[in-house]
Amino acid sequence: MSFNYKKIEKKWQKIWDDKELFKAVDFSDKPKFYGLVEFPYPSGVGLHVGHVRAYTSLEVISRKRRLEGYNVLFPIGWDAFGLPTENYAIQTGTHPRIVTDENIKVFTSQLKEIGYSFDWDRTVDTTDANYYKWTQWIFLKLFDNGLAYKNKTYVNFCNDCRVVLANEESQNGKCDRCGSDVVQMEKDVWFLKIREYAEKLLNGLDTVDFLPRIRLEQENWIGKSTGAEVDFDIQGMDEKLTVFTTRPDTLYGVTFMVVAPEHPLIENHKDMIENLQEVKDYQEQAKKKTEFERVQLAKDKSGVEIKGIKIKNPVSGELVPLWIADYVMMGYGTGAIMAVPGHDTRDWEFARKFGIPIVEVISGGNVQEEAYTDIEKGMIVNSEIINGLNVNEAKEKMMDYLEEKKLGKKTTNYKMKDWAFNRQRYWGEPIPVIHCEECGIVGVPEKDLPVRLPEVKNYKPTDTGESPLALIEEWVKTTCPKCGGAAKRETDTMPQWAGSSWYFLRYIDPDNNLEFADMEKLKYWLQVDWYNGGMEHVTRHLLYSRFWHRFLFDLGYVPAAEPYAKRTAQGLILGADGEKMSKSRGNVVNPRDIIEEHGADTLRTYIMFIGDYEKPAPWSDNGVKGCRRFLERVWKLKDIVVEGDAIEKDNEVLMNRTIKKVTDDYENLKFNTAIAAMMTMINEFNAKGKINKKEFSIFLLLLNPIAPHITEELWEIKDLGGVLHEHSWPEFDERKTIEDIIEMAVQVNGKVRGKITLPLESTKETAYEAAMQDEGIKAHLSGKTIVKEVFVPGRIYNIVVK
RNA sequence: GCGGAUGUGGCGGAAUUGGCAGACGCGCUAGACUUAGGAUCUAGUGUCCACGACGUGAAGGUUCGAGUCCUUUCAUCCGCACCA
Repeated sequence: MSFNYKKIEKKWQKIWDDKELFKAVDFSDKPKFYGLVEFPYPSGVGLHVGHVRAYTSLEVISRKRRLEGYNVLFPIGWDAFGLPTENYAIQTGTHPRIVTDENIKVFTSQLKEIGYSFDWDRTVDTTDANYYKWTQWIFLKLFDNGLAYKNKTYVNFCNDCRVVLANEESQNGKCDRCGSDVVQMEKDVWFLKIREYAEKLLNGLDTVDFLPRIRLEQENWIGKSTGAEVDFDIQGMDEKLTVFTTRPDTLYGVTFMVVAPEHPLIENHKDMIENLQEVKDYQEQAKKKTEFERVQLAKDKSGVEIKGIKIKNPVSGELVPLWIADYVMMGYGTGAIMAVPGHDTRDWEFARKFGIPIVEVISGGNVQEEAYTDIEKGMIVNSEIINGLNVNEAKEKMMDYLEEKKLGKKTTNYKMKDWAFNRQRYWGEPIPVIHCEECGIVGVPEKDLPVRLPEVKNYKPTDTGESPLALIEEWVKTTCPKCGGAAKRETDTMPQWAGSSWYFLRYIDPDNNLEFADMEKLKYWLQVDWYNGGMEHVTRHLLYSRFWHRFLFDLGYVPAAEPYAKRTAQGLILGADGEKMSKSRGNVVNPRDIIEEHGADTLRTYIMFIGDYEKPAPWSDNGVKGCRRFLERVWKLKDIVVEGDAIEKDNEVLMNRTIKKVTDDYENLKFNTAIAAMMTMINEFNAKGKINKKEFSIFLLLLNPIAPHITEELWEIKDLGGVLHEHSWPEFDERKTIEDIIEMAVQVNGKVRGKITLPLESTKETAYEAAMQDEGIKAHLSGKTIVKEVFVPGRIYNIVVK
């Protein structure tokens, strides 16, 4: 009775493969569609159901597009550099290359057995030298254009993983990967100047169609704020102390100044500082704190007054003390602030703790009780030149005044930090530069790319935080491309974000050995029409790849400023217990098991039916069975198929509505309701006991993107003409989606008291006549007076009585 | 702390955007078929003092009419986190 999914799925996968059905054709005359899903990291544990949810959405869209006559590029590849593989190599001594190749093999077969319509000829692998050659090439372009630089900083070092972590990877002082404590280590590392692209990355958001929450997270990450840099005189010196403020309107409320512990002013003027030892102790103490401690102990403000230095308020001329405190960060703004305790909570806490005066410059609150931070209602007071203005007016006026008097200037700041572009590990792209004693840092010439990873015996990073590459002398030792003298290779490698920052470009021309991709092909395929991936990648990966793309655009290497026209994100699939799937909880579902027991079509259908695509949804084995039953019912429909090459009259509305609903719902990622509509449709046909060939073929086409194997098979069995995939997506007639005889609810005082049947285009009078035939409605009207009637044609008839 | 989102049956979730709340699926109940049922089919399934009333986290409000709009409030989740 049950359909033989194993046989059917294998059969059609082979047919598609043999016919090269999913090959994207460069320069085809058809309209193009480029659908992109985040390529997986081929880990040893294999594909999980989250991948299936992430990929099936655009799989459905891609299959639909092909039926709609598009030339579709739907590629897949491997983001294969990364720590788990390397850690495995360290443990077992197996070369990461071997591990990676094996994992890729597993992933490939798993993706293939789901029946995805990827163009397998365009697969890219970030760890392939033919690929990372171009990752290195892009890096060199960045380097040549002054966007890559090396800088000494304190970096987060994980003693366990023995790696330097990007700020983003050390959450709350714990290593993102292993959870152990992060310590601070001074290192000279590579950065990319993504900050220089902050404005472009922000503005670019206006030109693309990203989900609002994705756009918002990008904006928050960039963290633009506008304000002014104000120069404060340091008493008895020519030098000025420049601060950044978003609230120049509160300038008269400044009662002290604060510099970050790392601020150069201290070193530069230590001879003036009366309590130098105390200040130095504080600096030491601040340095020792990890970022975690600095943030965690935020509530408890600390600081030391720098005695001997007074700062002069540029507008009031008042002298105020200078403090050093670690609630001010060297990495943001100028590393120094003007403190306005009356109207800034942090400054207020600090002033309260150290007994610094609090002055009110905006009326409306009680600044002795708490900082008054409202910017809507307050009025400026005690501020000579701006008294009586509201906050916004005062800001403008003050900034104009500062600029006019050359005391400061309007400035924009960004929270986003430069991209820490380094890893002290083996399994990553070598950063293609050479250190020469004579010439400094020199880029590897293009002709010498790729800089290949050498064979090593030991993948363990060194205790000094250097990568294992540093231990391979014959690799490190090289000659300077400029002067020919002895030189050393850079031993840092790139972070995993590197390869994924441009992979969508390589799909367009994966085998090109002369360029990363041919310009004509790029012009044909770009932009990516639709990019779907996880919410967890919508800040970093999305920004980094947009940054690289925008940079390449500025250099004329790609034809579009923004890489992705549209970006969506799927929700997480949780375990049956509603918790995040994890090995330790034992709630992990392996897609392979579902395919084995129910087939790929059931897996795909269930994962699309599981719930709102964008929200998290718990796994349900019974839900899987429900979808299996649905497909079984679909299979059995073939027994009630009758002849007929047009939709039966009494099925017209049902059919047209379903076509419309499914068509729209797929486009809006509402797969769950699309499937529900198809379920409703076959329930109707089952109730009627027959479905004609035309109706059946339409149904199969609608379901095909979700369940491609069973629909192709049924098409063939019922001999519906050629093969399904050569047909076109069904069209609907808007006029036929509406019944001309409708059932309308009749309300009395807003409560439904009965239903009437009447032609769609009826008047209130007709409705009244019909309603009077209904005993139930009449009963509710008897003895009352009608005071009002609301009649909305086609919708509702409400009679208000007294 | 700031920003965002979400709260609807026993469960996952629908609701043409102000017009019959609970589509569709799961689960459950009863029946049919069967040697058997964790298969299949049929019917039912929001709650309750059931010809009625009450029901979309809670409390108010606007409206002929509110899950949908407004105000207040509670809870959960996510992002950022001393960003000046």
